[in-house]
Amino acid sequence: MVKNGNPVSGGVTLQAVAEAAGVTIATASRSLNDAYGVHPETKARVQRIAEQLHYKPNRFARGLVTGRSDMVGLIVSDIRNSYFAEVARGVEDAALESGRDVMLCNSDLNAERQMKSVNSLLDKRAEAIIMNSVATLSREDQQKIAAAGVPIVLLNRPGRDTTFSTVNADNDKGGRLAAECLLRNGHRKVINLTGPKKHANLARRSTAFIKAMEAQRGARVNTIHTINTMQGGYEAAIEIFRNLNGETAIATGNDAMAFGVMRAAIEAGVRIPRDISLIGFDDVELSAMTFPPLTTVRQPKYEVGRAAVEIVQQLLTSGSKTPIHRVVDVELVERSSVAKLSTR
Amino acid sequence: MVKNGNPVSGGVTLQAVAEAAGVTIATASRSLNDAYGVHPETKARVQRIAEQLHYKPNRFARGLVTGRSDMVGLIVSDIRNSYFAEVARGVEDAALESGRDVMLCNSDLNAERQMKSVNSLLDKRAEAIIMNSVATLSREDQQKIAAAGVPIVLLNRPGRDTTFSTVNADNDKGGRLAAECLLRNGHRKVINLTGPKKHANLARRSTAFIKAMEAQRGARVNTIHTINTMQGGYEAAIEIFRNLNGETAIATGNDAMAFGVMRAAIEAGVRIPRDISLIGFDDVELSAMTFPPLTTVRQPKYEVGRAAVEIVQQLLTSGSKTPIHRVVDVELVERSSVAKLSTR
DNA sequence: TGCTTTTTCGGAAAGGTTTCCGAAAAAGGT
DNA sequence: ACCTTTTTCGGAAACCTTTCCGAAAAAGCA
Repeated sequence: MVKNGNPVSGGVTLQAVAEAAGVTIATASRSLNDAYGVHPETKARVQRIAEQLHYKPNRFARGLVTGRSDMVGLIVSDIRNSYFAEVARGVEDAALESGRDVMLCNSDLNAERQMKSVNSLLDKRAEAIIMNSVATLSREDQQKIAAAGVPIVLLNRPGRDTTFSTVNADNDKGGRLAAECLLRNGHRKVINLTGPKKHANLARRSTAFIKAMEAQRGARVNTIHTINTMQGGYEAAIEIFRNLNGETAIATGNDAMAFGVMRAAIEAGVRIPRDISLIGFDDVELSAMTFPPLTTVRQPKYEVGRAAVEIVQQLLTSGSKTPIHRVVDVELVERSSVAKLSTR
Repeated sequence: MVKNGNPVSGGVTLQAVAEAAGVTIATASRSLNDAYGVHPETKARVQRIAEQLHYKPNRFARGLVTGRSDMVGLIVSDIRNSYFAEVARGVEDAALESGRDVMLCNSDLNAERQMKSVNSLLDKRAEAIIMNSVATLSREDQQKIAAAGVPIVLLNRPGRDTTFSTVNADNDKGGRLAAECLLRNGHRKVINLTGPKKHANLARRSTAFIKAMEAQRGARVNTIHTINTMQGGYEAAIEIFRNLNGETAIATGNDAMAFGVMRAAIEAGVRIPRDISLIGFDDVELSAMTFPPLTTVRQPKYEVGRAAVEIVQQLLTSGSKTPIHRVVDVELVERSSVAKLSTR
């Protein structure tokens, strides 16, 4: 089954470079890890020889003694979701900088598959696990994960979990930003189209939006709950356009719903932003490519990924077990879907 | 630095289950790997005890002797590209089924970063590497990769490489499908908007398209080369609309270019498909969401990913070194951007 | 020069599996 | 009952590192 020479390693061993350098594997190891207590000259010599011989340490052997794998796990519900693709890229870049590789798993928000992934990652000694959500998991599964002893950081979970680290976008600020944008453009009577009440992120955006709007005298916001998808936005918007009553703008809880509103608008013959303004939340890839391009609150997905591994890094170097929470900044990106309200 | 008890493993060792079962680690190992030569009864007993003790083999130790890591590497230019996200999902699903995890790397088509990823994956004993492209790499880097001894499968490389396995979409059929669609709808004088000549995939689509079109008597195709991006399509389309000369349809080499055409059409006041029909190639996520939804040739991205790991599986079990090539089927998805040409 | 401190390096253990080889035990055959 | 074959299992080597401990060598100091 094995081709030639070195059965498994397929490579030159530490033993070989030690011999070539005329030292023992102990000092060879120390030289290459450039540890204290080896003469600069011999260290240099060993390193040079290792280079020449194309020596690569066997990670299995190293892992066996150090316990480190130089890998982190990333579990997302579906990498095809552009949000997670963006996050994943952030994770990968940051991980690379800290010399680690990332193992990617998709969970589909399915508890069984997720636990399978977690176990596999733990098996392979992932040094930390960054995961999408833990909401679908049973209490005992969650405890099992917490007990695994590796840092866990949760993406996009609002509030401060007591056992897991988290990184989340600043929903409060985002909601406020959306409101201020509308206000600044003269809108006073607006619709707040949001998702199911139990969706914590959407809920926070919504309440922050309402609060900021109603801080303005005479402003009125009518909030409507629907499914937080394009389809949900579409269906809700059909109703909305049918019963329009002086509202001049719609703010949605995410961009997907905004796209649904756009489609409904085209079909209903209402023009955005001429007849009604529209502002979303997320700034997904599509948002810049719609017609008109969507004004929205940008959620820094890439930075969320980076932040997650920064937390991992901190936890790993400090050895601390107490979770770290980070909220990353959001920003308004103004495109063409909200117009200044002409004074009438 | 270490918390408690078991320094690195953090788990129960094979030794422990062996003792508990009253056998040596040798038979314990055989029992758990359910190898030949152990009495069914003791095998069952060992397995039961291992279960009770929550025994998990130490992958480092196992890897050290077997050389296997149960991981495959995936290198894409950028996971944020929805094409690769889709492929990645296919890879992940198929890998999971074969009991492997996938390590994800982004290369940005940058030779240095790509080699860094390759080396890291090789270090960690990835059993195979599935990668986007190898075109940016120098000859010697390519040889180095080939010499690594693990199966390499290239995504989306047309033609049969002699040293690497490949999986690719059926560009010929795709080009033909596009042509037949246009022909079926009565189009005879059409524009073929494709990318740079050296882009092999686009070139094949283009020639297949032309060939199929011109098989029809009286059909005429005018092919134009541009940059294979949305921007390229946009700019080319501006020119096209300015000099329209009886053409009733545009076929693009990919969807991105088609989107550029759409934008140019809106600005130029030409209506799709009323004034001119449009057909793309790829079927990215956006294609279903444009207005009008784009008729296009669907490239099965997910299946490409699956096919890649199927090749890996074959290569790994057979131990063969000769590359395997797979071309995956494409299909026409008809939406609303091509209209039947009314007989005049 | 003689003694103490520091630097440098080798020996060896430890980490947890898998697997080869041989011995003991069981089974089979006459 | 004896010999041969097969089954079952234990001993031990091998996989390759890192790191602890101690010894030798060098350096520092009086």
